[in-house]
Amino acid sequence: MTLSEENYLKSIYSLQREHGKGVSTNVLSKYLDAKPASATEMIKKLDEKGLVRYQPYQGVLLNESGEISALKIIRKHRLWETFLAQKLDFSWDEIHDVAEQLEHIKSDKLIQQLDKFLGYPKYDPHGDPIPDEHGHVIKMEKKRVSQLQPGDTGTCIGVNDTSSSFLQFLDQQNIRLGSVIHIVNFQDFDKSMTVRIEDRELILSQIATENIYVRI
Amino acid sequence: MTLSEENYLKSIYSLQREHGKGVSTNVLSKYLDAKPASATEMIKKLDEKGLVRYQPYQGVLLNESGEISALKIIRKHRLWETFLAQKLDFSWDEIHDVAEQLEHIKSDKLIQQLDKFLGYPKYDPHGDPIPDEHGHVIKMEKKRVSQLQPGDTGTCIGVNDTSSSFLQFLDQQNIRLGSVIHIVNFQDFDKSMTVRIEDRELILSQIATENIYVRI
DNA sequence: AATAAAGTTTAGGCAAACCTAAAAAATATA
DNA sequence: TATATTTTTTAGGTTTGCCTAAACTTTATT
Repeated sequence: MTLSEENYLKSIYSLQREHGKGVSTNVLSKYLDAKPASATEMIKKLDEKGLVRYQPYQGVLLNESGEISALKIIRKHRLWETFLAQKLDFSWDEIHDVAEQLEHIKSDKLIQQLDKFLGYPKYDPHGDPIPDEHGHVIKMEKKRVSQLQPGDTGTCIGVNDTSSSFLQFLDQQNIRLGSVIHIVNFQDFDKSMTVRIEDRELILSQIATENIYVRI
Repeated sequence: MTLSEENYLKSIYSLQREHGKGVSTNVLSKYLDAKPASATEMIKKLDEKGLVRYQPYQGVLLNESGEISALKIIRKHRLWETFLAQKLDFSWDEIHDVAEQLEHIKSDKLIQQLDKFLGYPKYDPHGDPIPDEHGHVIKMEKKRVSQLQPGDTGTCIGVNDTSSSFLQFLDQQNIRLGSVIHIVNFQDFDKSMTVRIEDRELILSQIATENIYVRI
């Protein structure tokens, strides 16, 4: 499989997850920073190879083998991200571009050994689950804190806003990956929330609750 | 720089080292498993970019900037080889193909951090020196044990024959990377050598001494 | 329902990196 | 030295993945 084919499969997988429906050439091409005509071309090729199902004017959908291929690439991407963050001290924003390159290296042994070296991690530094070697992923509900109800509890797995001011704020409040966040109360007038984190209660603004992801 | 350009530069560097002279398109194309016409084409491109000096029918030579580029790629290759061997338990023969892919990943930070993570190694698992970030290499005399004289001492940095039977033999005799080998005696009739390794004397056949590399 | 707008596909090109076959130059041999 | 052989280059072709522009569908608007 070529580098380009891999990128298309991965993109189709993500967009399919996000929208639920068939992925249009327009959306796909924008996502990949290419022109719609290029997407059409590649989609046709992937269809001939039996990796996607494509009906002209109806968008694409991954089929079984396409999804497994996509998940294998995502596995590689997330293992490399974990490596960069844990072993090479890369910060969140530096990780992506490099992992994007590393995910295309072809060697089964490399990935097996990397997985072992990292201690068989289940989640990457963004909190996303790492598929196993067969392409199985832990089903995970990823929500924003703002989508929780009073009484709910979630584990912090990432953020949406990665500006340094927001990350600094989280640091000050002792909110980090793995923090258990319990929703105490919801204020209707400003949509802020009172939450409990490690026996400490604090109030998070709507902006804050919308930018913190939790696994429930 | 494209992947192909990088591979050509690296090959020209090696062949130039090996033969001392300008590298012919014939030799270069064979080394890269391509046709001479393809080599000519690429050489012309690299010449236009100012990385090599090329005169039709006279072969190619790297110039200053081409050599620095080549050494940067070799640096990446050797750091990755070290990583694969030291951290991921790859054996000598499995290393090369993967490092060949990893060396083309583009990220200065990645290489800096990898170097740090590995403890700034000076030699790769084959005993070859790792260039620094500016493309400077430690000049190193790499010799076969058979080229040494009685009284000489060398440090084992690699082997030529990588068959498992030879590697097993070395293992049994406790000869490994880093072993200090002192030449005690040379037998003229069969060209075998008596050597001392860690206070133990043993006799190595001509075949053996020709297949062990040392740094002196 | 007719038309306008938006999205998609087709057709024809381009650059990179490879190829084959033929022409040209360099080297070896009679 | 003349000819044969080998090496190198040139010319023209192929594939992959991208592009633009034009044609065609689908969807939205009046």
